[in-house]
Amino acid sequence: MTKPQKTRLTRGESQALTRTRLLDSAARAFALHGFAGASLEEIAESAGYSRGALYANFDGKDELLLTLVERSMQSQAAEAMELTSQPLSPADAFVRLRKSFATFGNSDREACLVIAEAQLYAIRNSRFRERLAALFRAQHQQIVALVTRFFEQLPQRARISPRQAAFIAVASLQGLTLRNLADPETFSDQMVEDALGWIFGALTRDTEGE
Amino acid sequence: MTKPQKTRLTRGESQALTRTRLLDSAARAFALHGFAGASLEEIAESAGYSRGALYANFDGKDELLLTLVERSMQSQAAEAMELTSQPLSPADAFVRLRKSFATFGNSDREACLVIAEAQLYAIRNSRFRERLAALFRAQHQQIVALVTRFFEQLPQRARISPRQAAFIAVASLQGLTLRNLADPETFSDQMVEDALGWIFGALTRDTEGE
DNA sequence: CATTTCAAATACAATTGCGTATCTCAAACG
DNA sequence: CGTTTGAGATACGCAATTGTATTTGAAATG
Repeated sequence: MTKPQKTRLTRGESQALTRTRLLDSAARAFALHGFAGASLEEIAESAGYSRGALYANFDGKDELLLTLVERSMQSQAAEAMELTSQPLSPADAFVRLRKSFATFGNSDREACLVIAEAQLYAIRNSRFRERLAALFRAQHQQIVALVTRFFEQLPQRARISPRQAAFIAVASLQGLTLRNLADPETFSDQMVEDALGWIFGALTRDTEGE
Repeated sequence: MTKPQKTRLTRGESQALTRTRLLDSAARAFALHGFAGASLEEIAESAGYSRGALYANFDGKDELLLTLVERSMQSQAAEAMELTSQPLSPADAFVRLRKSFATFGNSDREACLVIAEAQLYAIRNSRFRERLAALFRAQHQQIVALVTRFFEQLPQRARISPRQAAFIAVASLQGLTLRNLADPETFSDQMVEDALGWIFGALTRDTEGE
């Protein structure tokens, strides 16, 4: 064992810990009460701290939300990278890619809601919008790269650009997921999965092969 | 002239007027500050009334939002009905249908945002969710009917069910529009239009004709 | 024209959340 | 081991909303 028990925490470690705890708590609160509806008090207390800890670690609610979105995107990117890192067999890659996308929406309901909250907030706050847009662009680039690589595996050249394909896939997935969350009875998980499957199928089917 | 000038308003007329004024104001406020962020005070004052008028006409914020969504959907339905009422020539119908859908997202930015707010709120409030879901189901039925009629015009039978097609079209449109609003630089109006065009194309192209 | 009714205004009481300013105590440091 | 530092707690004042309770004035009514 290199580092068995850590009873004493260094300052940096301690602070990093409280940051993650606060972020986790914030994610839960934002998903539960919405961005505007969540109080800093509740976030801090639910994480086991006081509001002072929040102000010591983040400049305010906006900063908190933005950091949260960034963290989500990073973990999603890591997951995606894991897929593309392996030598992707043309047929298998498709299944994985689709599954990976499905994961985005379903697995992390919290992250999905947080991102939606951030989007709506960004629409009405130009300063926040700029900052969120930067994150979105980075994510978009990564997905475009992924799709590009995938398209190169196809027997015929795709008729749609990777940019458009990425846009359609990601945006549609979000729309489908939102409706599913808002009315699971009518828009069941199965319907979302089928819809996602159809979209991916249509995207890859749409080649120059006439 | 049957009714030239109405200086004196009957009670019912007057109340109906204030109701619509309050609803208009609420739509603006919700789009501008979000559902949670908008204050009843501002809504009422911006409409030229006091908070008392709000409480006299609606049971509360929830009621206000729900009524707003219902109104939006009704006007959208009316618009859609106008399309389908005319004897739709197979080719022309497609263009119109697509245009009608594009209108949903772009023309009424306010309505789009209000519905998104309602969805997010519904996700965290089970009582509200039930009520909103009822509205969504009604809307979905109408769109399914529209798509069904349209599919019957196609030369070959569509491989996808009208339900799925309607789900995909509406949900995707919402996702595309949200991203467009949140980052118009990266996801331009043109991209949304192209994406929507591609989706509609793929939906109608996906027939049993092999 | 007197009376009733009710939409809308006003007044009131209470809660909640935010940001800052100050304090505290343990970890870093010499 | 005494001193410094800064993460986090506590305290304070301020502002914004909400729901209700009460009042008012103009339509409706006879």
